[in-house]
Amino acid sequence: MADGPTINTIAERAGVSIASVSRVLNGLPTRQDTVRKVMAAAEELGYVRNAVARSLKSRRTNQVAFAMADIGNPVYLAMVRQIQPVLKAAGYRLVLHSTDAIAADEIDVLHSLGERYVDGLIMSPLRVTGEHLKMIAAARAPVVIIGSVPEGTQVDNVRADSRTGVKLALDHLHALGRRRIGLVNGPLDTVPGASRAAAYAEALETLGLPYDEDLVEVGDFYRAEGARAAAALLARNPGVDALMCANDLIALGALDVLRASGRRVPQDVAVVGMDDTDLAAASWPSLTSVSLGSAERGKAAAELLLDRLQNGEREPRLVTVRPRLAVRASTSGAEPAVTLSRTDSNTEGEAS
Amino acid sequence: MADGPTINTIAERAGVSIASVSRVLNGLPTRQDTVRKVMAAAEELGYVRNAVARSLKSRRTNQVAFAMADIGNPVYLAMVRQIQPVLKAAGYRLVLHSTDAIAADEIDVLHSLGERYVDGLIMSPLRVTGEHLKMIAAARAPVVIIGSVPEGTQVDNVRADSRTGVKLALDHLHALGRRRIGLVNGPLDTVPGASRAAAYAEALETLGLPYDEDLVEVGDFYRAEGARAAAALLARNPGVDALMCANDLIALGALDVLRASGRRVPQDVAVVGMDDTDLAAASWPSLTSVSLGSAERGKAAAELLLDRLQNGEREPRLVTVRPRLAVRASTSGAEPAVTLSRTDSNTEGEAS
DNA sequence: CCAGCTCCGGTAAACGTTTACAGAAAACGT
DNA sequence: ACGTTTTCTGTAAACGTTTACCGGAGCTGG
Repeated sequence: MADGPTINTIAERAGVSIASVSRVLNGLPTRQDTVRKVMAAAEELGYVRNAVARSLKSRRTNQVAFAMADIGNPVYLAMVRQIQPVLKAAGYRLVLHSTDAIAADEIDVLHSLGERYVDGLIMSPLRVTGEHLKMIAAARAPVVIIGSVPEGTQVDNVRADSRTGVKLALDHLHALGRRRIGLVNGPLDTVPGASRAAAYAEALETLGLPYDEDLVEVGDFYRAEGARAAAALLARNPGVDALMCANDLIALGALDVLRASGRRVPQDVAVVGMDDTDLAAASWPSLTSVSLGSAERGKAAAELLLDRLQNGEREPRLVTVRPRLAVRASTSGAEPAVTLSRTDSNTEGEAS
Repeated sequence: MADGPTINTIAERAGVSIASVSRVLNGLPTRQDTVRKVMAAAEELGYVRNAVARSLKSRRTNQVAFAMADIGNPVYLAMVRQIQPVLKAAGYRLVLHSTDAIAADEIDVLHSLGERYVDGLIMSPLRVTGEHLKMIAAARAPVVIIGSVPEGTQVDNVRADSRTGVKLALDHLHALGRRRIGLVNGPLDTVPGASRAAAYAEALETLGLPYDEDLVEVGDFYRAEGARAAAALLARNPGVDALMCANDLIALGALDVLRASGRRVPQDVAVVGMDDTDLAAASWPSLTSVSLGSAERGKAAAELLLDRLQNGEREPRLVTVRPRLAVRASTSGAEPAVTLSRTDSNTEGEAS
């Protein structure tokens, strides 16, 4: 781990100036003779260009950061999975930040952009405060936000459309003849919680179904909390024939409870999850789930950022990803064929 | 996004030299008066220290890389989940590399260590070639390898013990009275595939059960392949009463097939997975799985690396993580209580 | 044989920090 | 008041690149 060779070492060894070395290494026009000498010296010395020095001079780090609430979350994971290859193909490295859903941490990430250790940032904040907006406006590097920001915010933005997503799910349930559709939601003070509550009410209205607040239970976005909330809802309202769950984990919790209470899914109660994570396909019965396009959002965000890194000053863009409904056994009753596409599993080599 | 202020800007504004500015910013002893002036100027200008320049001078980047085969893999994911907070607490950023299980890409990562864009690397190679070993020996920054390396390799190393893991599973199945235990494995030319095959044979011998090659089927580490392999094994060998699967995805595929063929799990056939990923708890019936301690391995690797970054020259260490058996319904038949610990789910906020 | 070109390569400055060194200023003792 | 010690600050070099600029070498044409 001794100090590696620099262009100076090479220059000496090859008997040329460091400028020539740099030129050769960067493929700038140079006499063949010089090229050979430099290449030979570089080869012998095992030279590798120092990325830090290069970044200092060039003012580019070839790194991009992605800040999410929690790496453990399958939703963000799906995003990373898409972001990484896009960036890699363009020659960027990915720096990961897990903010643990703490607003202060997010602000911190935004602030540290000033350190210029990355060329740009993709961020998916849990909620967007005034402080966020101020920092985004003042950011010293391009930022792409995944998630809603107030109208008129000058920033590249990728959104899901959970309103339409919920509507898709409720239409589906309605078409299956379900009329007492409960909502098991997460906290109302989060962006997703709030928007799903609103979308639920709206969709019911469109369908001509009455809004009954007994059919709504607020828990949190975890399996255990989902189970608790679903149990409470069922106890209060035994006649419910479908459960719309604000995410897949909640839905898994609901499945646990329904199973324990001896109800059949979907015959007695149909269940719909949200986010369409890997877990939805793995559960039994497999879970019908609204995909809000985490993967597409990640990809779109990465592409927006790359474009911005090349184009500097263009108008901020807004990309909205269309939701899809992945129908599975928890509503339709029919299990999909056993053969699954390879893409929803992935390499599972594991070193021992 | 105009050029930000540098210590020169501050020095000018505060009427002191850049050396003083640097000292104040680094908390070195300085006259109170000077401190005040510098702080005021820095504040007014919204100064943020340039990480690249600092790195160049200090020869430290405060970044660490983690190279894995595939971010989509729950096993690596569990590692990232542990590595990230450890590094973060120590003031390091995490740079992610997904090598897509391509050896050349892994070599590339090792090579790029010479660029010094990170202070160290944690790598979990799918298989370890001579080229790997050469690069590791020549690496210009500390490396920690997750996975087996040949005896005597001078490198910090964290290993799982899949031999004991398989033994745990087979003992468990044997204790439940199962005698015709099949193995659904992944490719034999991968480290995990090979070691699991060997461990299976060994465990059978210890238990006094005959090794029957009809009971072994090789597929790949995906759900669909797992299903195919399990189907082949069952067709050839209808009397099998337990399936040891080389990972959880294979096990899920096996569950699909068993269900489709009308066999009850675990009454007719017990199933054990491996890696104990989130999917194991989510599936139905929930999957008994051998945990090879991905989380612990990640944590151990991060800690080894940090220690090495501080201690420079100490002897390489080997940490072996003990496997555990997570018994669930696919062998015991009893579903766990509905309430799950919060830790196996995680925040699922999601911006829309 | 020389003006005018082109082509190369070297010198040096710059990117934004940190830090060794030395000199200035302040504090102290006698 | 002076030497000595202590504390502080400024100058300049260094980290390893890239690149603007300039001068020298080699050609061409007249």
